[in-house]
Amino acid sequence: MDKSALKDLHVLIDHVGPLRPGEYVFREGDPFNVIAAVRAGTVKTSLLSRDGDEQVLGFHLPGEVIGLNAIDGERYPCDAIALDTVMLCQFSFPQIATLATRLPNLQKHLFKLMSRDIGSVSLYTGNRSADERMAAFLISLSRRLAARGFSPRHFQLTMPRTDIANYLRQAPETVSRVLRRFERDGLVRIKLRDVEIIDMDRLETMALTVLRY
Amino acid sequence: MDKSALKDLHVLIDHVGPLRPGEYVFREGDPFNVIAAVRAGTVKTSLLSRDGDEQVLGFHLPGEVIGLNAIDGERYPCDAIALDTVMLCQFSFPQIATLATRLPNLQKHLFKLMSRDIGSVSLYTGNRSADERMAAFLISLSRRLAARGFSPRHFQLTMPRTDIANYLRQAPETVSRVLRRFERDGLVRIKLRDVEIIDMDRLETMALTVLRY
DNA sequence: CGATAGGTTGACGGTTCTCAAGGGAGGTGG
DNA sequence: CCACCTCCCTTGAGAACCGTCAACCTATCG
Repeated sequence: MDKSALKDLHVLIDHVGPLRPGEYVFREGDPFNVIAAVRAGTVKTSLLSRDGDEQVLGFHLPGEVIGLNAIDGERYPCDAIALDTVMLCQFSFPQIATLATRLPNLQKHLFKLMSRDIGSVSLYTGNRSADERMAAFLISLSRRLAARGFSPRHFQLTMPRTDIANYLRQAPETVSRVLRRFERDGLVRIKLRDVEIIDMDRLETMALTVLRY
Repeated sequence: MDKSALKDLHVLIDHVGPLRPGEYVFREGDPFNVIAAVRAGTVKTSLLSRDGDEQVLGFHLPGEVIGLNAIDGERYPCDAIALDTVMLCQFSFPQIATLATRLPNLQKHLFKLMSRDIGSVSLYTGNRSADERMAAFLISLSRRLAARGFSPRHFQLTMPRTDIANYLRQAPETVSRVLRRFERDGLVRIKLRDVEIIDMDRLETMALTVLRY
């Protein structure tokens, strides 16, 4: 990527935040303009049905991009909500797409980002047990945080149990019980939202059927 | 799109088929080269775990594109298998990506295709009942077939019950029972793989919690 | 210090899975 | 043309996992 190109990219970036817990990055139905990279904090994406019940689609950590599922319909198909204090970089998608025609590497990067999203969404679709899905959830968080330089063994859950439960297709009570059992079995230590992974190997083994590696 | 561009696109197309039931379009781990549009028949994408059990990711009907989830890893992350007699158009992805830098509309089209895939994968992730998921499955097939000019009320299931069950996170026995109950309730008429939708409205209402519209 | 949201725990019940057996449909070979 | 074989589908009985309901507990914060 040459210098003038990098400069072009720079002027497209819009730094946003800090957002407070509960603030919306975008709402379902909003006209699509920008994609956003999480710089700090956690963003939850979710759908709200007519009768008010929520479906959590994902949790997005620093380094991850949201909004790519809005390109097709030209409106955001879900809500994106800050779970804690969130910092973002926003990019005008029309502008970045135009720029991508001049920068094959940028185009390739965008294709890859979207391709990865297709795959990651299908991770939890399998018919696995509550234990396996929970193990996969914890291992996935651990790995993604590690990739950004955070500790893979000790981190905070930035979301309430109800959101975890919803994401994993479980009742909040089940989440609570599974976590407590993991603790009794010496896999983790958990105090409210503080997670410490004790036996990474065993947890990864449990997660394997969901994550595949 | 101008004429010379269309010509460029044309030379990239590789017509493949007919494939017989059970033949592979690609296998997990194969190096990624091409994306493929289904022209006729149904393609199943699925993952095979180490201990041999399958996870069905999707069924792909005429007009739908497969292989987009392979861009990121440069290998196909799943198997793609013909369920009946299948005809395909294959496109060299590197070539089409290069061409897309010259054709903004083509680039936009690719972005949209991938964006749509991200959304459609997350359709069945919700924690809905066996009945709702089955209704959504039938309505989804109906609509996608209608979009290609086939009858929305009368069509063939091209896959065995085990594949439907796997896709919907159910036991094959549950699929059978739910379909039989739908029939008793006057929603559909089903004889093995022949499906006739009797009460489209009621079926769509059931599917609404999954499909959202 | 009280209020509120979030988390835990127990008892119970239901949806769905598992196991087991039986019944076609379609293909192949005699 | 029929017999047999192999999938595939269906049906029933029982069990298990997990959801629901209810109550209680615990942080956190104004």
